Amino acid sequence: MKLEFTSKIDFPEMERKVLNYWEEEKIFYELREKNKKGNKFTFLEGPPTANGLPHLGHALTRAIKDVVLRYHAMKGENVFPWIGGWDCHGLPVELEVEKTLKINSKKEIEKFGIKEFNLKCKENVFKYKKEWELMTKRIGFWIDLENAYSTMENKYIESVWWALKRMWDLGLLEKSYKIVPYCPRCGTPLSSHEVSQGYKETEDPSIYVKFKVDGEDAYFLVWTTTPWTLPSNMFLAVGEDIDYVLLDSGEKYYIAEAIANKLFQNPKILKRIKGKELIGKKYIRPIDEIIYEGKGFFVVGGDFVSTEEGTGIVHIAPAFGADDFEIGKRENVSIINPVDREGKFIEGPWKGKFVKEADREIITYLKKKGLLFKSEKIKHTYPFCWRCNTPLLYYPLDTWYIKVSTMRDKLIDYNMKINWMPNHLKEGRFGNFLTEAKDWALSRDRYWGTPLPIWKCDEGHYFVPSSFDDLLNHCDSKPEYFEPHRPWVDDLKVKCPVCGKDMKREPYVIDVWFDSGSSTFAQFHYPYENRDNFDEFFPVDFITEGIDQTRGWFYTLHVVNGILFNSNAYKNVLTLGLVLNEKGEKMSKSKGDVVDPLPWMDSLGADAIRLYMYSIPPWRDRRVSEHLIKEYRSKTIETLWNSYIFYRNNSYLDNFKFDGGEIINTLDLWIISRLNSTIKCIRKNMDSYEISKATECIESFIKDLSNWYIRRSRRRFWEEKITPEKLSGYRALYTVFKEFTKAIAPFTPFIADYIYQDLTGNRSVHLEKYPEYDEGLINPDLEKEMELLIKIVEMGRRARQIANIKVRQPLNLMVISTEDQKTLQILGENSEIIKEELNVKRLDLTSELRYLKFKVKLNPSLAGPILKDKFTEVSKIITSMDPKEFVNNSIKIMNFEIPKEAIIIEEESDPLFVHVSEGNIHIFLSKEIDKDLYFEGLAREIVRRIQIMRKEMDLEYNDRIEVFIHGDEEIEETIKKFKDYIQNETLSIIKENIENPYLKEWEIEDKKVSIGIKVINK
RNA sequence: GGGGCCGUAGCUUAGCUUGGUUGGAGCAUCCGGCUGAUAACCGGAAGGUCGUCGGUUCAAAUCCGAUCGGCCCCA
Repeated sequence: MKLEFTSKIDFPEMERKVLNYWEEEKIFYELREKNKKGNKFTFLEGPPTANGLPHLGHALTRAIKDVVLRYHAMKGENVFPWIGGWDCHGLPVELEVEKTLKINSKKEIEKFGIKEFNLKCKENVFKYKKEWELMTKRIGFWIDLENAYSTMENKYIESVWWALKRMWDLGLLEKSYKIVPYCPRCGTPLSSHEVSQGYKETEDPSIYVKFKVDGEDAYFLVWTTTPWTLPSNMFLAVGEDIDYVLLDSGEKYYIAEAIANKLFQNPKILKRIKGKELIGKKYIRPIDEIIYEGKGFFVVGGDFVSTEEGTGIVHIAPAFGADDFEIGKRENVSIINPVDREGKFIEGPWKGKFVKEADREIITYLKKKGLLFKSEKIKHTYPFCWRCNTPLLYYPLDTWYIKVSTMRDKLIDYNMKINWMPNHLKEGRFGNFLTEAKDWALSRDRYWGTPLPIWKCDEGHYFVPSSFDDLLNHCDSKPEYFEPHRPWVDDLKVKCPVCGKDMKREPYVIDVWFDSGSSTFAQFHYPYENRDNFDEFFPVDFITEGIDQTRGWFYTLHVVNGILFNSNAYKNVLTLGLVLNEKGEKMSKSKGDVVDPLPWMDSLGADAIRLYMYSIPPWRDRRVSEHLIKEYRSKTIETLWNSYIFYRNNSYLDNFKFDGGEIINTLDLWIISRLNSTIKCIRKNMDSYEISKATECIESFIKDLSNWYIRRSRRRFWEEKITPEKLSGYRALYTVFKEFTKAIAPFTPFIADYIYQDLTGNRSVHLEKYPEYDEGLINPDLEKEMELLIKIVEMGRRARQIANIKVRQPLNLMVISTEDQKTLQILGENSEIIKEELNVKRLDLTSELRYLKFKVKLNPSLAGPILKDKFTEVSKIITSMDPKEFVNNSIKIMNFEIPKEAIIIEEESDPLFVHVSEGNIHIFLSKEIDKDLYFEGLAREIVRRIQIMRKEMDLEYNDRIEVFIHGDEEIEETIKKFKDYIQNETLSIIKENIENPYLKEWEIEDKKVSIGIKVINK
């Protein structure tokens, strides 16, 4: 890799170079090889679907995965298996294909041909694979994509089938007729975790319908938000212990008492009655368009009835609700279902209409019949299909289930072993979901998915194969081509192992979430291959995905593996927050603000985006914008870069080679201490997956390095000769950059490698061991001392600012007073630094507040009433007393107890000094500028002007010059007095005149000064 | 209707577990400084009802309760 170093750096360009280098040199594979014998750190990639484009949220996920994996790899652990994965099956893919084929129903798919359709799906799965791979590579995520698992491979499917066979053997797979959430467009039921992806706020009708009581001049008042279910009404349900009333409001209505006052003003109550007394009452169907001859149309009891909403009398249509269905079963009736599987009426006046569209007509129908009491709109959340956005129906269907509810206790148990980040998910969202774990509706009436491996013969025998071989061995003849997808599996001629008759496969595919939940073992083709690998792999050390996966992948992994292996599937799970736009809103396709990460990486650099992402606790939603990232980059990566350039320029000039020699300087020892404590801090936090806290350690070290260490060290690096102090500094800086680049390599892998290779000439920082910290080099006292020193310097600068005297103007004296002896001692040891930083000649350290004067007086309004006529006398005494005696004390004088509130102590600093205090530390800076100081100040002004001119002339640091300085008498005198100083600082020889100089006129303190410069030819 | 998270300066946020000096940073703003890291750097100022109300306590950003707002999840 050709390395280039200028203070101006094009980060994306640098990163591209590094990427190419990694690729050409196969660094990633070298690292994997190198760690093969290390302890395993197992990681499972949550498989993305590559039929959509990756966005910034995906980039975040990958950045987080990468920093953790790289960290463990650098610690020498064998990150395993370190392969990617692709989620290939499912409705999303089918939908895409339907779109491209411009078809929109199952009928059309079957007309097109299942085989052709599935071939199209297979093609479509990897539509954006290239984009995904590119993004993955560009963000610097090291993962083996060549050997990624994919859920549609034969081997993968065989493992999934194995899992289903296990569940079959355990008696956990069962088929039953149930009311299921159902998408009429996709023509398939959905599982609870799919349904939970699709709740949306929506507006629905909210109507109150009158049900005429049979043989009584009264109505039951009933509320519903699904008018289309009314033609299927069979019962009304009441709560047995709920109080109801019959009221008169022109017409007579039965209604729950609790509701009566809400719906009616001053209702005229005719009688009160318990729910159970209503049970059995018959009523007349409000809508009798659907022919039904059987039993029904009377009031039943239901414990689910509440008076929270509605009327306390619930409309029951057993075809379209889980509670309703149970009542139908209890009353042993056959169901009225006039709706087909596309969600359309097949009989009655609304024949051919989609149910939701029939709502309005049904309301009109009721109105005409005089049965509509009230019609409103209501805003509430309702489930929609998570992929095609069609409102779901609750629909009676035969479906295959996994009896998860029977495993609940075990699953809750295994959850206790998982380290959730953030922790509240464990008992909170995830834990709650487990305690009410529903049976898993597994079967889908679709095409592109893992086929359900259950065959059935006419005798009612079932066959679930234990492997592909097992299946093929039960076939009449072996097919020429075998693939475990539809339609190939359906074409097999399977014979019943019990009776020998022809078998037919149950015509379903399974929920895709079962695929991804199986990835722990299916990625290895377990148990057919790699049994050892799996045993070592499981349970997974670490997984991380978006928080939306709590009920998705995290859940299905937990359930599938919990059932199969009686264990938690993962030990540590890190959930990630959403990526929000600059306004703090969720980015969305509809808003059109979904960010393609590639252009950002090409303008800001991947390192910057990564580190920014790491700086916020992973599970928090994060606002992201180019502006925010740029801002963050300048404080971190750019500062680090500038620091390195500084070291590099200077050490090259001096031809410094690291020799491992001694580090002597306090400042150097300090930065080495900070280096070690920073490494300690990063390690500690990374070991507990506290990425943002580790990032904070990095930030603060960069700040210390640049803003204190390098600034403080500049002067000694400019010494012309190689002094021991300078050498010590180079050694320190070399060590810092060498170790720190290693420490940040998992975070910002590009710049870390770039600097590291330049510094050491080694192959790659990523092949190095993660730095250890040396407790012996960490000096907490020293770090505290330096903090104090920085504080003092800042106070000094504040004092100068107040006095309006620039730092370039030397001053004679600064006094620091504090009662803390330790502080004084530390400051004494570092007085040179303080003096230099603040440009003062002398530093006085004292425990006396010598330069602070106090004025003590009485507060007349408080002291007056106590002292009365003795006021003047006492006042005189007080003023002459030592102010120290008043601090926080009341005082007794002449038998008067004077409360401290009545004493005013005013600070009055010496007019010759500026006083600044913080806590118990006071500093006093002398404002006096005598002639000598004044001339010295002028000298420094002159030096600065010459330096600027050198810079303008583009001189090398060590070029020597001749210079003349012309000005008034004071300038002449300054030059006389400070000739050596000026000459040394600017590498010049002062002359009276020079021919053809680079000339400039300056104004210094209202004086005109002309300066001319010429390089001395070498 | 239920559960969870979040609310600290214009913005990004630390502190909350375990109550205790004057609630820390960074960016932006204004002012100043520095000038051999220079399209860089340093300092200062201003900016906070710690969402609101109540409680516990000598003491609350921190603990408790309620409430408002935002987000997520469930029904």
